[in-house]
Amino acid sequence: PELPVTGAPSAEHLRKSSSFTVACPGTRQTMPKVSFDVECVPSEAVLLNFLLAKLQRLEPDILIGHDLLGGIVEKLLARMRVRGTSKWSRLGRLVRSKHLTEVFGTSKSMYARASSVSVAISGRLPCDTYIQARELLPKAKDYSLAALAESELKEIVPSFKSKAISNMLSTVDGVTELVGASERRTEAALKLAVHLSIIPLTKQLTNLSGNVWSRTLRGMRAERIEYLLSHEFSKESVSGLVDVKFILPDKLRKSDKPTTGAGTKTTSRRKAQYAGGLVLEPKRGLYDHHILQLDFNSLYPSIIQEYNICFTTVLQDSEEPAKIKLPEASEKEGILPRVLRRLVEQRRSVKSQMKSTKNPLLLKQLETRQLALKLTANSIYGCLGFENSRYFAQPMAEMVTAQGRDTLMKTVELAREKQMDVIYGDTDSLFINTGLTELPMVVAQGADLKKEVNRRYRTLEIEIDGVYVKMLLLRKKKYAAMRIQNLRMPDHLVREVKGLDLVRHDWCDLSHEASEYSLQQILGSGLRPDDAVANILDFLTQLAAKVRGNMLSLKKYIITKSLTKMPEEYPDGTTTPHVKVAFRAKQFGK
DNA sequence: CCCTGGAGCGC
DNA sequence: AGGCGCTCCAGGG
Repeated sequence: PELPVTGAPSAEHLRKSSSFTVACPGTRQTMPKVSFDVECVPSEAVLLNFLLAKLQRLEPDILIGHDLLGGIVEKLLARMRVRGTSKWSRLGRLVRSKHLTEVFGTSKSMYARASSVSVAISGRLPCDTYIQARELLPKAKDYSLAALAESELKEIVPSFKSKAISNMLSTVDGVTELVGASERRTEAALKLAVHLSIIPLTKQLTNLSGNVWSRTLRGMRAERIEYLLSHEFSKESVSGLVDVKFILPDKLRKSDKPTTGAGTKTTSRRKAQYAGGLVLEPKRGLYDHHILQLDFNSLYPSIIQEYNICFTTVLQDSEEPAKIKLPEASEKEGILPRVLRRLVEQRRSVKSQMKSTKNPLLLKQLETRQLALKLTANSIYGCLGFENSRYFAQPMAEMVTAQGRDTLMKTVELAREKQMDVIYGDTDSLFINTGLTELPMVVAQGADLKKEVNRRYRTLEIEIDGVYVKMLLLRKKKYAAMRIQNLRMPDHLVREVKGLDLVRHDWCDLSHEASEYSLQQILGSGLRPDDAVANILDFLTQLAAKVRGNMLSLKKYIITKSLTKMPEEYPDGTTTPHVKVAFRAKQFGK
């Protein structure tokens, strides 16, 4: 169906032109009436041709689906290959006369397969809700359609394991149920695409970077930044502001890549190549006076602007090209800082427009635009440190993080000079135990530090991020606190938990229950710490008795670990428990 | 006892 | 097919 690029299509949009076709080999059985049209065709070969004919009739510009690129299209191509479907290229708009076998093999590399999928649907924009959800909802733990529908759309959609599907295909009722489920899943994918504003957002991202829309839809963050910067450098050389025709930075790194001789790491993360953010040693404990949290806004983009860090400005040591120095203050603004400044200014302008409009459609468009500006600005640093990026510049990435550490350190020093008790900080934030319980005084203290810090910088900017009335600080990156959500409503508290076992999905239910009870006692009960501890001890003692008495369901003990690659790809002799379990599961044919 | 992977967080 | 920092667990020697 036609889908407006902006605005929300209704479910009717889909339903109006929606119909399902089912292949029912053998006896031609009557499908019971459901909420949509169902046509029966005699074989899979006919079904595939029916789909292609339908696609050609509809001529869709956009294909939407969950795991469209990694799953759906690939599966279709695989079946068309088996059935020898000649008009396979009608999936897209590029007419191909070659036999599918020649274009789409089964035993190709991941890259080659992805490229076959691209070719097959060329001319239509692939909107894969799985790929986009991974990019736009980084905090989600489960990217299955059913999980995303539940968390984002508050809808329950069915999902089936492949074994269940093959069973259902043998009965009329089963097929009917599957068709109904397919309709709901299809609708959920469309709603998810609309909910995440995938089409308008990727359009904005593409307009900002000047790359190809279909590539933005496939993820490819580094490529977007490559285009953004290449356009910018090209403009500069044309207008003569930079005395070079083109810039292709030398890719330099301080140390050579660790030899990949032992086991090629296909998926798991490489060891860090350079130093990153500073994490302060926490002063551990339970705080019951107001804690003030201050944050630097967009730390790394701001640092690039503040110190004018660019390929065109940093000073390279002629002896050691990997060694660079910050440019002089008199140096004119480089290209990287200027791109960032422009993105930030545009975002500020969009945000101010939002304040003066009430038109919901326009508001939605502006919201999408400001998000695209933010995502683009925030991606630039990451690409400087990304080895396969065209603009990989490890010395510059290191310079950015070094300035970040310096900025946080100096801010902590200033706060301590002001007799403030800095109890923790991570990369761009610091937490101060004010020793106060009067919100206005706490905010005044924060405002004082903020003013002093911001006076020192042109672009860098610190802000009060929040006030907590109670905080349990356990380790680096592990804490829980009661936050005053809105400084105008100081009685409304919201619990915030970072890094604790409670927020980790790999721990078992039993552990979560114990954590939940303990945290509730400490932060949420209003009890004195001693009493809370007594209750916790009591709870844990009883729990231990239940565990020892084998009185709890085995389900409560289940822990979850995932593999980041195929079990065979782990080094020889790997005896890690979860890899062992994977091998055993394979043995049992799971 | 020290070290290294591996996973899953935080930023 | 952006980055690094920091637990915490297991296993090897």
